[in-house]
Parts: sequence; structure tokens; C-alpha cells
Amino acid sequence: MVPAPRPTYSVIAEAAGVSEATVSRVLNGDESVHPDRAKRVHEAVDKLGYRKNRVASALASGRSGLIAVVIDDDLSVFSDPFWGTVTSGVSRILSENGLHTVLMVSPVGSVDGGVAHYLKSGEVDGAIFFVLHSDALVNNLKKTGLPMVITGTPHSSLDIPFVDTDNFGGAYTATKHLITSGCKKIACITGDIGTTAAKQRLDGYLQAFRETGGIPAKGLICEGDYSLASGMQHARELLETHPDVDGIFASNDLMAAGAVTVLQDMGRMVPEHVKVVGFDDALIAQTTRPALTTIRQDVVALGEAAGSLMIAQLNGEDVKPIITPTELIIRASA
Amino acid sequence: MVPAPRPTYSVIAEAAGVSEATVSRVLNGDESVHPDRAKRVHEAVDKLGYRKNRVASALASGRSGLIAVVIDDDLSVFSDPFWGTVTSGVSRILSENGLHTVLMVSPVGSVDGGVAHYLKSGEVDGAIFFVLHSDALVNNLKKTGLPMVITGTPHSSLDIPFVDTDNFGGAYTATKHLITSGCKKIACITGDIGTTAAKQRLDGYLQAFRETGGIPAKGLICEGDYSLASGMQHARELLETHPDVDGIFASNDLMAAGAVTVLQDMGRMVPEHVKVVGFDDALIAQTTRPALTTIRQDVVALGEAAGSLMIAQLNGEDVKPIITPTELIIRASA
DNA sequence: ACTACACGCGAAACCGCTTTCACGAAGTCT
DNA sequence: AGACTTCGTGAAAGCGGTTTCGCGTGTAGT
Repeated sequence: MVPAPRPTYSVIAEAAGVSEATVSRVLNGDESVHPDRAKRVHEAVDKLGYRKNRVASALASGRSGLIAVVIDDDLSVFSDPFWGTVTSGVSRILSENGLHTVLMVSPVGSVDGGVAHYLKSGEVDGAIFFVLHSDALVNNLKKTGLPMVITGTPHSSLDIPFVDTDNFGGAYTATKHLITSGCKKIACITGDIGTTAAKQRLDGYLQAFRETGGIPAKGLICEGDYSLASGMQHARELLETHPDVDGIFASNDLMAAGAVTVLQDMGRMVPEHVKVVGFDDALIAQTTRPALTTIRQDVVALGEAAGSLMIAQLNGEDVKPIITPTELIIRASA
Repeated sequence: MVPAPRPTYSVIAEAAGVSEATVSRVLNGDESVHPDRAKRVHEAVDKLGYRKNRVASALASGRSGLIAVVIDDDLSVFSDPFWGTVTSGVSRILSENGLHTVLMVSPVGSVDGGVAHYLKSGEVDGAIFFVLHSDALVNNLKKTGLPMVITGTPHSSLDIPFVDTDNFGGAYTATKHLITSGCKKIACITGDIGTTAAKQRLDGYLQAFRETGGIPAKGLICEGDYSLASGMQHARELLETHPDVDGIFASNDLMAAGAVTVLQDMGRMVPEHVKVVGFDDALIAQTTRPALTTIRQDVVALGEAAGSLMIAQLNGEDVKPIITPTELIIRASA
């Protein structure tokens, strides 16, 4: 039971009465073929149900049609739907452009492991990185000339195109919201400060604060790590050092949720006594009681931006970083 | 600035003083090459930093080294870390075996779209499907002979290898736990009954119930849809129809969380008046107050199982479905 | 000692598509 | 009208591996 051999150029060429070279030209959108012949080729293609063999095409042209998405193999992948969502956005855009997404999970911090080799080996046409802590791998690969896009703001100012959420603006808006809601003493629980996103969100908070003319009191800024536990821990500490705190901006919803539960356990009502704003608009923002007021980032759009930046690069276009906007979602917690 | 041309077989062959055919044999583990020559080849490979061009290899051998992971483009991808986690497990196992993961997001319910074409076109060596509602696509592809693995129990009894969590066992354990904790009237809020997982979890509940000698009273089984809202709604209804309910097994943590908040809003204490057990051990299980007792499924293991089932198939081994075990996590809610 | 056979290995065809090159026809320029 | 381009096209040379085929050579069988 031979599985119906797929037609090749030679079959198409014969059916259309042209050479294989012409078939190739037509199928690759070369304008210089006479319309009549092009039409004949297209008809043959349709009739025979021809589908180009991408592998052969890749070998001959040196373009594989594959884009790698590189994710660090740390906890974020396992617990946070964020990356999966971005990836699906990337994947959609790429496949609309005839490209495919190859997923690579890179051991965290590995600068020269299998992933690096694979990327260097020219079997992908480009790579999209999710960078959290280190852009060493990206740096290492930069000299290869491989088209790359970074999701998240890079640490060093590599001139590699990147996409990111407007962390600063979102944090600013969140803090501003607390201020206009009447909060007098607003704390900030930052994310893992080793990430640029956490820094930017902190900066946004500081900026809003600065505009009120004040400076955050000592201890009002706590360095968390994006985990539920750290949200809980810092909320607890805050209540001890600053019992009169009446607003908390947490750098993500998970920590905000942790803070809310601790606040409630310790007798504070949210939002009556303390208002809390998170960041992300993750699922959990809707399931806490009260539901979290938060900054929504359009994660799918982020993925699509990354994808289109890659496409643009492959087309030789000039690319600039893309910052996607955020939106304040007002629920019950502030 | 030519980017250091990669060595090819001809270079290796020359350096090792053998033919290209021999290089190929050595590199593909053909035993019939004399050890001395094999050694020379390996040395040449090491010295020249040779890496096989997978594209060329794929063209010549007909094996691409690519495995597709097909995910339905519906909400689950966007909001549930589950799929991302499974995928990363799959990806790890595959890359340990020299294979790569190609991510394909398939428009939900599409039986004959681009994804199907791609899979049929022989550019991947196998496909792993995440099946929730329909296995039509899989069915459609079955006759192509493409090695496939399904994550989740298929609806129809296709004889396609699958991996799944022990839904039945987990639900049984959960219900049993409620029974031994002294609950007399135990309700079940099922998941979307169109999914096999929901059915199996319901069966597990029924089995535990049956062993007590009783039959669940009418209305004690409510058909939810895995959403927070449905958990809340059914908890509300339960309290009306069966005010004396003292145990609830919800088919996932989200619904369990919804149930808990409603119970509390309506004056019941958890776990004093009503005990609640969820399923999944999702993040939310830790953020509800009280934290949820639940059934943990090892999602990474599930992905790894799917990956290894694929590997086994490619090796021509006989494969059987794999059911991964669950674990009862006792927290405060039951 | 003579055919028989297995074993190692190299030559060469081949996988299916891309791209360079050169050639004839048609058009343009003095 | 002759020389020079331009344009559309096919022949053919790859791309970098894999695999079939057949040729010595060494060992075994009789």
C-alpha cells in the first residue's frame, strides 16, 4: 500500500509543458514568467494537487521556513500561561506567512548548549527569544547574523529588535489609580528585580509617586519575585513596618493575590482599608475575592508583534522595537 | 564576512581518509564499519566541529526529525498553563532524542485546513495531539500512517496510542477522602461532559459512592463546564436543593474555588460545614481561603509520557496507552 | 585447491527543489 | 541596418546528505 507518491516538479513541468525551472519561478512568485505559462503551471498544480516539498526547497535555497522560539526551562514556563499565550500569537502570525514555529526549551542560562548549536547550524531562519534574566545566549548568537527578536526588554542595549509590554506606563497608571482613589501610603511589591520588566514597573510606580511630590518612605518598596509566596510574605512585613499602608501596587497578579489573602487574614478589608492593584490581568485576578483591579497586557498582541517583527526582518525591512499598550481593568480590589 | 562555511561530508571523508558513504555509516551508527575507521571519522568530526545538516539529511532519508504538536486554537491555550506545561515536557523528551518540536495551532475543529495538509505532506515524522472535544482531525489523518500520539483519552476508540492522567483514580481518591472524612452527602460538579476527562472523573466519583452502598441522590450531580462561574452557579443550586450537602467534589480547582466562595457567601464554613475537593492542583488551589484539598496531576510527566510514546513508535516498538498517576494533596478545604 | 559466501567499503545515483548561466528572440539606439 | 540591451526560458549544476549496488578480500565449505 504505497501512500500515493506526491507529484514533483518534473511531473508538473511535463503537464504544463514547461521546464522545471519555470515551475519553480512560478511557484516562487517570479514575475518574469509569461502569464500564459504561469497559468498553465497553476492549473497543473491544482489538478495534480501538488504541494511543494519544504525540505527539498529548504536544502536548495538555504531557507528552512522554520523559526525557533526559545524559552528558558525555568519555572516560568511551567506555571505561567503567559509564555504559552505569547507563543500561540507568534505561531499564528508565522504560519500566516508560510513559516513554522519550532519550540526549543533551553536549559536556563545555557549559552553554548544544544540549542545554541542548533541555532548556529542554520537550520532555522530566525529565532525569537523569551528573555527574562540573561541575554547571554542572544549575545552569543548575534554575530552569526541570524535574525532574532526578543520578547521582553533586553538588559544590555543590544541593537536587536524586541517587543515588550508598556511596563512603565502600566505601572504608572496603576499607581496613579491608587493615588486618585485616595490612597496616602502606597507600597510597591516588585517582581524579580533581575528582570527588566520588574525594574520598569518599579520605575512607573516611582514616577507616579514622584509626581505627587513625595518620596516613598523607607520599606514601602519590597523586592518580591513574582511568586504567590513572596506576595504574601511582603504583605505581612508591610503590615508590620507600615500598619497604616492603604495601597499596594504589586508587580503581578499572583503577588497581588497573595497580598490580598494576607491582608484579609490579618484583619484588613480590601479595598476598604487597603486597596490593591496587580499587573497582567491573569486568570487569578478574577478568582480572588475581591477580584483584582489590575493592568491588562495584551499578551496575544505581544506574540503577534514578535512574529511580525521577525517577518519584517526576513523581508529585509528596517525594524524598530514595539511596545504594546496596557489597559487599566478596574475590579473590586481598588 | 563569510560566516565560516560548515564542513560537509566531503571534508570529513577526506580528513579521515574514507569515503562519504562511510562517514554516513559511522554517523548513523551502522555497526558494519571497522572500528579503526569509525574512530578516524569521529576524530575528524570532533576536530572540524562538524554538525550534520538536518535538512539535507531529511531530504535524502525522508525523515525530517520534526514532531508536530497540534493544539486547538481555543481558549484553553490562552488561559490554561496546562498545555504549555505538557508541551515543554514533550519538547524535553524529544530533544533528548534528537527530534524537534514544531508547534501548530490549529483552528478549532478544522479537519482539513492548513495543519492537516502540512501533516499529510510528510514534512514531520509524527504528530502529538491535544484532544479535548473532537478527534476528527486525528481520525482523518489516521489513514496516512503518520505516527501519532494523543494527549487525553480519545472519544472514539481509535487504536492510537494516548497518554492521560488517571482521571478515574484521582476522582475516586478525592471522593473516598470526603467519605472517610465523614461526609454523608457528597455532591459532584462535573466538568464539560463533552470531554472524556470529565466523564472519567464523574465515573471515579460514582465508583467511590457505589462502594458505600448508596446511590447519589438526584441533583447531587451537576454538570459544570470547568469555569469558575459554573462552580459558583452549581454550588448555589446545590445549597437550595440539598441544604444538607456536606461534601463537594469538583472536577477542577477553578470550579472548586467558585463553590467555596459561594458556600462562604451563603454562610457555610469550609471545611466545617461543607468539605470541598478540587482536581488539578492548579495555582488557584493555593490562593483560595481555605486552600483547596485537591488531586494533583503530574503535568510534566504527562508531556514526557507523550514524548516517549512517540519515540517508541518511531522505533517501531509496540506501544500501549500510558496513564499517569495522581496524588491527593490535603490542604484546608477537606 | 576451487567455488561459495559474508563482510567492508567506495562509486554513484538519488532526494526534490533553486539558481546560475547562456541562448535566441524581440526591442532600442545610433 | 548593425550593434547593444532586455526579456523569457531551459539546461544543468548544485544543496548535503543517504542508500543501493557491486567490487575486492578473507574465511569457510567440500
